[in-house]
Amino acid sequence: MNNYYITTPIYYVNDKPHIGHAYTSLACDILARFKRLDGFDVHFLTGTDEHGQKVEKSAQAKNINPQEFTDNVSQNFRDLADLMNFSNDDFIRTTENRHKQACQKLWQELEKNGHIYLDKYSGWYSVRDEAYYTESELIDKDGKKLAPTGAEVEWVEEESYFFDLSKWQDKLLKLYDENPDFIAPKSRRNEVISFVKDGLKDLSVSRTAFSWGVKVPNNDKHIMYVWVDALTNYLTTLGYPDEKNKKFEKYWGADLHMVGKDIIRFHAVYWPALLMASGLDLPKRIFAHGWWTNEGEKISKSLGNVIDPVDLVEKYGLDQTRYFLMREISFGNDGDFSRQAMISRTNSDLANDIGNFCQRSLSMVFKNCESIIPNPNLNDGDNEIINNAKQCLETVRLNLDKQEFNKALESIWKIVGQANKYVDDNAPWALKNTDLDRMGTVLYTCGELIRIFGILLQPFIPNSASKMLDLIAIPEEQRTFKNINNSLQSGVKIDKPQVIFPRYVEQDDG
RNA sequence: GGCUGUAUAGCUCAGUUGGUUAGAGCACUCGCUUCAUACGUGAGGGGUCAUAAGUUCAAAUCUUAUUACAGCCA
Repeated sequence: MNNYYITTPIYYVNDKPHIGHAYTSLACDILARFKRLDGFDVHFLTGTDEHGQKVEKSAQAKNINPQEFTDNVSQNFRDLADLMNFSNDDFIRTTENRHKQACQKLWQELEKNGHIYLDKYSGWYSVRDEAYYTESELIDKDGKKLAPTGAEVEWVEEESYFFDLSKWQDKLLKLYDENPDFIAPKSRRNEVISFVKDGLKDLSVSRTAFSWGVKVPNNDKHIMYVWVDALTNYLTTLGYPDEKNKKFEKYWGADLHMVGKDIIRFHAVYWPALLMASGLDLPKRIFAHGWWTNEGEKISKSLGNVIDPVDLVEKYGLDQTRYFLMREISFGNDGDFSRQAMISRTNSDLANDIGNFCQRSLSMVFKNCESIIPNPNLNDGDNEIINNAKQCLETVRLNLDKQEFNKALESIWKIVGQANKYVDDNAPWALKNTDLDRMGTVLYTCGELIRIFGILLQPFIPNSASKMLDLIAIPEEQRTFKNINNSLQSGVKIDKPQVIFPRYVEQDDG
């Protein structure tokens, strides 16, 4: 019952990992971690898309075989996962045997059910985009025909298999209608619906112009179209085609396919159609998030303003980067990365608000309570703020079920603000001279708040959250959400508090 | 060209079914505090809610038009 299967798209290995990849996977990582702490059995999948003509050509250019090439570049994405502390349970590569088997089985099912037929395809083909364009879509530039994306096109006539997508229009519209949350956010849902309403053409699902791909069963001339190959990865990881195996039974259909807004159509139109045609269950939800701009400008290779997650982590810190990406903008919208905003989040929210709260409370415990968490005598006010903090879990849970990461963090920080006010109102430094028992209770309450904040923040900023919990000596097994209603134990000795979120200080180089 | 959205404080945005003086964070000004990472806290200034017309006892919220921007499609 309590299973949760979440996926990132598989990333095309020909690209270098950038902030967009990190962002998609980060969102999934937070949801995966949250669900695990909330008692779910989680399967979190990411991976790399390694086929296609571009990969074949890149490998040729380097004079190595494509497999060797993808072995190398795929590693960049596994490195990114390590760097960003992603907790994926599997990392799929489309060049793996298990994946080829899955693709071929899915194909056979489609064929068996009569949804695939062989025909001829002719049209303007772009190698770069791996897509066909109609005459009317092309742009004329200096007498040369170019794809709308600016890529070169060539007239190609080839034999191709087709998937009868046109027959699925009504069923898809019914699906969207009956499941209002199937596509999120709303704006993307509208787009997809209007796209489907405009009418669907059968989809060319094989290629003969190159060979680096999954072979079509019983016809070696053809390899599968990129999206049939790529989308199937969501099944591969669960052991498909063995539908009787435990993983498949447990996790399929996926609870959430997280995608960037550029590939919503493949996930919200083609994928459900392919699944329905092959008799498989459908995923429950597709969420398309927005894109980042850099200091207000669109990010593009030609502008040279691509943001490398490695740079961010090195410069601002891992959890600072994770926090910023999730806190700064509402998920689903585009967002702007600016140096100033990044620094402001790092210093205001992390260093000042929560970091300093931990530091000011625990320093007093360290200096005035012989480093021992005091015995409390809680009054209504103390209990109130502790309960507010505990109840925050429910808010965060509701927010995350809708992928509202920024609201979740906002609700935690609201309590952090209350916590700092609590310290000011109760002024334990004054109680030091007048009422040691009361001082102890106030400091205990602060410790309890640190415990709750630490537990709540684990999905977002796992390293820092675990440092927070370490500071007050919370045992590993008492850090799940079930434990949030426990109480901080008195009499436990703590170490000298360490700064968790250092302030970011401007470097001379600007 | 068609469709769908967006337009609210200097900046980034929230504003549920129309209902009292339009909210938050950052930035700014002034007070308080000194435990803490020069950190915290309180108060304050700042908005003709894109423009115009309309519906209504009442509009940031509904309708229409215009302008700007974004996305999707062609």
